[in-house]
Amino acid sequence: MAATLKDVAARAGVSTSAVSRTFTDGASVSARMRHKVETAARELGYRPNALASSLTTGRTKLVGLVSDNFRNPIFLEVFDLFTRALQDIGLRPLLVNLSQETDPQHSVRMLTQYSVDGVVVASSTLPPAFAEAFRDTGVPVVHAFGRSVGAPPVHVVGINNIACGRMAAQTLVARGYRRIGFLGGPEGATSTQDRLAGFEAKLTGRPGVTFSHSCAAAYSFDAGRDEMLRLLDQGPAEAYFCGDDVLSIGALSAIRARGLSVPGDIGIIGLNDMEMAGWQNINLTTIRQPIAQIVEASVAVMQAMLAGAETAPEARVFECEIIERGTLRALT
Amino acid sequence: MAATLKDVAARAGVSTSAVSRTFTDGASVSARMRHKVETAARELGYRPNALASSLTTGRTKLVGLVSDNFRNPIFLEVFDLFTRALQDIGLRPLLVNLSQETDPQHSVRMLTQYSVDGVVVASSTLPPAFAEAFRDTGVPVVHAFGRSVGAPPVHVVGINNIACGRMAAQTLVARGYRRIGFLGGPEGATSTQDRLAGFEAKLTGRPGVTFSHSCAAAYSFDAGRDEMLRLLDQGPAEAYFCGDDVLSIGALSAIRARGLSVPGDIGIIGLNDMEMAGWQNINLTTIRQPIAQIVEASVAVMQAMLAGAETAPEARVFECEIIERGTLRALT
DNA sequence: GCCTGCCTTGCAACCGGTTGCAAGTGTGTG
DNA sequence: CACACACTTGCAACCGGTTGCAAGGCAGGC
Repeated sequence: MAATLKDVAARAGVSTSAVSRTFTDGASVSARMRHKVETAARELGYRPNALASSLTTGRTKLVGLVSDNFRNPIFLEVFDLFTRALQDIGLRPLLVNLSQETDPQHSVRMLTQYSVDGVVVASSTLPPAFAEAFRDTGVPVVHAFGRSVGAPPVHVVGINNIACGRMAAQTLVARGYRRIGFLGGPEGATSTQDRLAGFEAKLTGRPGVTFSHSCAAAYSFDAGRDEMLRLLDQGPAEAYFCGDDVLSIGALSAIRARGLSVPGDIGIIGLNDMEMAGWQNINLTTIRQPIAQIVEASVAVMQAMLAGAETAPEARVFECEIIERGTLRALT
Repeated sequence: MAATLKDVAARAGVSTSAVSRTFTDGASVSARMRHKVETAARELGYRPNALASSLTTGRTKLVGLVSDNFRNPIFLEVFDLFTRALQDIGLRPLLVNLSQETDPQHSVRMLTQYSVDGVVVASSTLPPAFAEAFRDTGVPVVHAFGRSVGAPPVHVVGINNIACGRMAAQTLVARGYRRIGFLGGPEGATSTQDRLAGFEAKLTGRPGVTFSHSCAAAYSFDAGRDEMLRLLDQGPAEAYFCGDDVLSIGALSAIRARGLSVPGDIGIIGLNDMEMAGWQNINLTTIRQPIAQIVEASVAVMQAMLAGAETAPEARVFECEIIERGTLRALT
């Protein structure tokens, strides 16, 4: 069907090597030869077969884009940014949906069969074992939105969730809230664990402050709503730090469904600053996670690794900031 | 690095063909041979290289998943469903982000270089020229959420947007609305054009009913909000059919920002029934588009084409239904 | 005019598999 | 026991490229 290297070589009256060379930059080709080949190629509409060349070069320019967050709207933006950033540097994202996958081996196999050049894990909920399993195949791995610890198993780009927890605690205490709760995402998510840890650490020992916490089943509207309904029934706290904006919005919905008001009766602070948080009918006070920067940095790290950089896995941490809107009472 | 066919053959003491055959089903291999090969393969952790085999078989099991809708939260669900459905039948989605891409040729080239087995276009806004450009490369194409006309250029799976427009018109008229507007998505989107056409056709000629329309810049919250603010300034209609839920939610926000109420002052009906439409603090009356069915059917069509079915391009149309919530006044 | 050395080009092997063909093996039949 | 036949297996060519190596071409220096 499509023209091959041979076809072009035949039409230009040259060897296949010559054709191959004009299409790989850095190779030695005379101007005359290049011209002959290029016209022949143009006439035949020739495009080199990326898969065939990958056999010898060992590079496919395919990158696994792995995630299990397909319910949280913020990840649409994440995918948008990742696909564009990868495309911009000539990489093709092979999208892998790991929702409700517990064994990394299956996807590891798939990705090695397609000899991806690297793997980007974009998830705040996937256990570290996944990123490590990918790394063990010898391929560059960067985990975006992963846990940023001192010496991570793979390159990690994200935020300091512990610090975010502290920041949320600080904010709630400053507003004069005393009975304070944490409504987290899924218990297994490192992001939830760390946000809780920071939040709790900052609150415990504070005189007059009581702390409680519970976890929603997922980072989703319904899970947040369900969990908040449960909390309301058993006597809620004065304010909650929700593990995520979409959870917060679910919680807001639950609170209002019970006839209570925000921030009048209960205060809510989220995390992410997803687009919706700023919608005037939601108007959520939240901690902004710099998604675009995280994606950009993740892709830069991947590019460096593909270029041969052999640095030890490292955590790149971006700062978050409070976005004041209307779901916490004013500073006392 | 990874074990190859040769390694396995050597270890098992057999020819490479034998190894290849045990890994391609339908090939003739004795039980004894299969056993020998399989143990050797297991010991070496061998996985056939999908790209290398594609060279001879001509199939990569790679499918281009092409879209330009990375702002509309409903598409996160679409991607979720597509990636899972494709994975389930052994296909790998190569995600292509066509946001602000005007020339199909660029992505066509990329997809042919990676010799994808097929292309799924998932977009209600991409001009038909894109799907046609992919088809022209000779690869199976299915356009999900595309325009369903009598004899489409490629297989199309979606809804009858004209009928949806009529349905919306019918609904608004039945509620006693007389000054009625259409707030569409981007003018170039076939979905908007068709919804408008059906809507307008049903309304024109109706005694006492006046009709107006305008278009938002995109299927996005901000675009909907901006356009509604403009409409409010120049004297709004009594009710609007918005081209999409996210647009509707933007419009709702604008209306409330002006101190008006819904449905008290203005009625709104959307389209899609995205998850958020059902959130209690939004509670949008809308027309439900059966996303899951559309994705499922699209993948089925792709699978049939990959299996060799050579049917003429056809439009598969799914029914929509009104979801009554709280943004239209009651039936008169 | 000859030699040196660099640039260009083609040959052929190779990347990791697949597959048509023919040879080899074993079984059942007459 | 010879023979036909079906089933297995290996050989070797091929898929579409890349690349080390050596040969050829050319310019510059002596």
